[in-house]
Amino acid sequence: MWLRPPARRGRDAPPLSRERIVEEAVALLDAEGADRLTMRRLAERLGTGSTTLYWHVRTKDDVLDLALDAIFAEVGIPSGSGRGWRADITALIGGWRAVLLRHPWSAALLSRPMLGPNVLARSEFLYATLLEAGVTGPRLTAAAYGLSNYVIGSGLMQATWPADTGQDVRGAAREHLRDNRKRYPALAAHGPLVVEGDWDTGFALALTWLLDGIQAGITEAGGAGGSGSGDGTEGVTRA
Amino acid sequence: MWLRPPARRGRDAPPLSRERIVEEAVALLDAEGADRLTMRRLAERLGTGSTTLYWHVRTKDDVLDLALDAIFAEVGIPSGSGRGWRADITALIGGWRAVLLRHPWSAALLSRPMLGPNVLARSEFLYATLLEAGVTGPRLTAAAYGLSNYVIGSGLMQATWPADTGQDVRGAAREHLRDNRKRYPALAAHGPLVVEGDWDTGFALALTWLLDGIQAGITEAGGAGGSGSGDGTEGVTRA
DNA sequence: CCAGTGACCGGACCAATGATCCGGTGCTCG
DNA sequence: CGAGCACCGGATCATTGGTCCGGTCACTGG
Repeated sequence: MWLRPPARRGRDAPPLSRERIVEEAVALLDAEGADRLTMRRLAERLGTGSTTLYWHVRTKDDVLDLALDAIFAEVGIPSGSGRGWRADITALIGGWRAVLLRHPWSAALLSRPMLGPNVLARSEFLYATLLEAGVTGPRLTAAAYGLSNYVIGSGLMQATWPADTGQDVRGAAREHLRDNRKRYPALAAHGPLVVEGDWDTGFALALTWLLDGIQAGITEAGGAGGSGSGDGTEGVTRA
Repeated sequence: MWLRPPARRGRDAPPLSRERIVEEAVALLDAEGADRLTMRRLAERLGTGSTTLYWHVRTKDDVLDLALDAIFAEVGIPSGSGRGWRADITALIGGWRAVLLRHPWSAALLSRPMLGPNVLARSEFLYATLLEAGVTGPRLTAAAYGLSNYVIGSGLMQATWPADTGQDVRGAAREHLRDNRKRYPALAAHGPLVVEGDWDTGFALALTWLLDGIQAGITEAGGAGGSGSGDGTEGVTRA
């Protein structure tokens, strides 16, 4: 998708339609979930024929790629906040996660290459911030790798077990666990589905571990060190 | 899937068929990927009619759930290795990741509830090991949460960018990044697709950060502390 | 030995879906 | 004013997940 030329437009008249399609696709996905997204349904919502969509978009996968990238525009880039790299990264990762949770259907799409401009811009910020903080070499790769994989995994898992709507599947799973508590004692007693502790705290905690590891690598290597005002936890989504 | 009774069998004669279906499904998925898995194709490979499958399995999703859980049987559980909790967890997580990479199609299925016995057994081991190491309360949740989310994210991302087969998409992405290096300078210079550094090192490094954070929480709370013989890096998959 | 019972199989079929063909329609530029 | 082009959409196709319903076949009780 992102590797093809942008579907050259005749001469002027801004696309508009393509954007409307994506916008409506996101709305539809938000409202009904990933499996209910049909080209026909989408076209119907747009008040047009289904085949018309194919003039603006090559395949359905394109719509999905576009929709997936579109939601990441919501992630704020804390550019030059002056609050230190830890705070900046925490805010970015927190916003990233918030978007994933706000659009649970995105979890199912995370396995496709994310090369949209919005995703790329945020990755760029992540790399630039780490670079500026003095993270280099294999630790840079590890930091970016660890951070992004962690958010993605978090979003994926949490979207899989929605706290609000999915009371049925969640409750059933909990019961299933209780029924087999002989086989899974630790899980039944302290498992994530059972204790119901808010995942935001867990998310923030493990994130600080990651950041601590990154920071230790910096100071150890003789960099300017931990200029992080506070531990940067203030950017994490609390909802 | 996992919440329903196990499709009561008439009297005896072990299922066998259901297992053969799953086995063949995994083989098909390994060979051709997730989108090529069709009930008809699967039936054909099994030398049977497609409708016959529905006697053993309720829906296609069941096949996917079953297949997804089946591959996790490959993850070794380092039960009672005597090498300390860090080594055990590192081995478990490393094996988990290896399976994800060995079956790249699994990435696309990670968004569905994983309640199969194999997955549950390994989660149980993770929780039990952490518990035994003295991790409790919110740090337990955070540790298990962070660890599993991290592996899942890693597997997801790496399966998305296969190093071996996907030279086309990977190369194209790299080129695309180079073309826009003005917009994404840090990414183009140090991005994961560009530097080509082995991801295993990055994976292991960020994992030790996580483990360090967990361990610090233990000693800090007055537990028996770091009994980890070595840092446990020896269990990570190198391939 | 035999009828019957129930596990198991599969051809025909259905609805939904992604995608294409090809004939319109209306706006704009010369 | 007419030609060209961006844009639209009904009809249509192939494929897919899933069901109906009639078979087959081993085994069991008499």
